[in-house]
Amino acid sequence: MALRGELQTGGIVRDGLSRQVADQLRAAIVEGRLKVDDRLPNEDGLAQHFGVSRATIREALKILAAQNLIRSRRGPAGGTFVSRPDPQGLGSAIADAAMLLVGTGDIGMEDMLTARAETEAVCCRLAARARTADDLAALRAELALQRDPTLRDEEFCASDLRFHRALVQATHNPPLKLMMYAVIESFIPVTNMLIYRDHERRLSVDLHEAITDAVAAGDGPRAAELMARHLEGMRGLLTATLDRRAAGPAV
Amino acid sequence: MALRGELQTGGIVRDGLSRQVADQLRAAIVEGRLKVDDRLPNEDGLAQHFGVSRATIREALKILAAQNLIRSRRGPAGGTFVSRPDPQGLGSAIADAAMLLVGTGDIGMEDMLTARAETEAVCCRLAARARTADDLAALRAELALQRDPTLRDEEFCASDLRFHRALVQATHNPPLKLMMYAVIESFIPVTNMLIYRDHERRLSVDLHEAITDAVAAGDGPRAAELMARHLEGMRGLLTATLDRRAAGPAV
DNA sequence: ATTAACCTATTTGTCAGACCTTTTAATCTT
DNA sequence: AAGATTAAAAGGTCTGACAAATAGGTTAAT
Repeated sequence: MALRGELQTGGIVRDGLSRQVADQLRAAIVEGRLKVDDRLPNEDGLAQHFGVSRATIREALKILAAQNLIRSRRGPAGGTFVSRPDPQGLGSAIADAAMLLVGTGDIGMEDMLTARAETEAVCCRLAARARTADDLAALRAELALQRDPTLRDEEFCASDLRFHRALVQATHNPPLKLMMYAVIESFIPVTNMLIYRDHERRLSVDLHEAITDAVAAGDGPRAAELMARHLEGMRGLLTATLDRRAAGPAV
Repeated sequence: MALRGELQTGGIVRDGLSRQVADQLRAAIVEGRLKVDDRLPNEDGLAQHFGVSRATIREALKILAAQNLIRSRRGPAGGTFVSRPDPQGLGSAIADAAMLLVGTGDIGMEDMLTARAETEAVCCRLAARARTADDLAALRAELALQRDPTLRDEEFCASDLRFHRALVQATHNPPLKLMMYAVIESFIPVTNMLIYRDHERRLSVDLHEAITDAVAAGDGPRAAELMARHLEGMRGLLTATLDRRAAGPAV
């Protein structure tokens, strides 16, 4: 068996049998004693193994499930299994948390635009080297959409998001993709919300197109420079918007 | 009350009253209906409100607690409270998951070094502009440690980690810090483990020192270039190590 | 023989109620 | 007024039961 079973019950234990069980199971997973798709003992078995009640085991399993480490199914062939870690799930968790940090003001607009400019410039450079024909097609498909002047703002922002997603994808670099989830799923929506009210679409699309061309040509530095200019323009819009709001509290 | 209460109980619901409760509470938090440090009703109250048992409520709360959205304390003045989202907790979650992704081979060494080189170069550029005297002191403290030739490999790696952490800190850019958690807490330890067996410490420290000096001088481009060279050197070590292992399966 | 319907065992999901432990605050004692 | 005692509130755990889903085997009908 790949599980150990000593829970601290006396001494300086800060409450939490379920936490301790979760920690032990997590350790078993990250240390490889439990491999992907391994099946854990059923809940009664775990309860017996750890010497706690089934309710406690279930709380522990919920913790691990919330961290995308395990999944459960009912039925005879069911049970609890170690999950393959998926960047998707992790990404949305990052995005959620980043959204909260923005909401509480722990992350400011200025810094966000700086981080976007720098990291997306990196993506441009790498994409220029690694992009495939499919990547370029995906980028251009979004450009075509964005040229449509009848597109609603909402749809435009969604397309913008997909454009940046495709750009990250074009780097074909998994760890970078992981890091960029925070930008793509959280920072971009937030910045767009504040900025695209000013209908600066055309300028934006022109820059997107220039970036795509540079990526297509394999000219990383130029693509990066264009992206930096793009974000610099947004920074200008931001300060303008804030000034206007500060001056006239209209409507 | 900031909570709604309609749970789907019939139809195409894929199991999970506890999941639904957690989702509703999470929504209330991210949409701001529940603010930081707000106190939720007690578990019996929540059970009544959602029309489920207390066990189900507890499982839901464990899910949210695992995502660092709430915390609980016992006693009369206790209860369940909305947590201030902390980058720390999120960072370790990212690091855990990234570690797993590395373990399963979903993330390769080559790509990791590329991502490190690019993103840490970004940090160099920003740090050169924003670093304070304290930041420089922290960087130089680690350098002094690393000069000690009697330092064990383990300690050296820990100091290296702190150096890079301090570099990120010196950017004073919260969103970037958030993104760099994956690099700092996961990618760096993994790369170090594979590479510092070859005792290339001196070269490494020299580059670290040059980077620090460039950051101190406010010369971002030079710091970034040095960092890129540093990582390029590690890439060379990596291929050498792999070649040697492929050739001689010694010991 | 093949298919459809049914049963059954296994496993997670939920419930109800009880008791334990921790913590705070009010009360009592000195 | 200071300290000790106690009661109440809240989360933490346990127990035992039942509900629901599901894979697999069994039976009945075609």
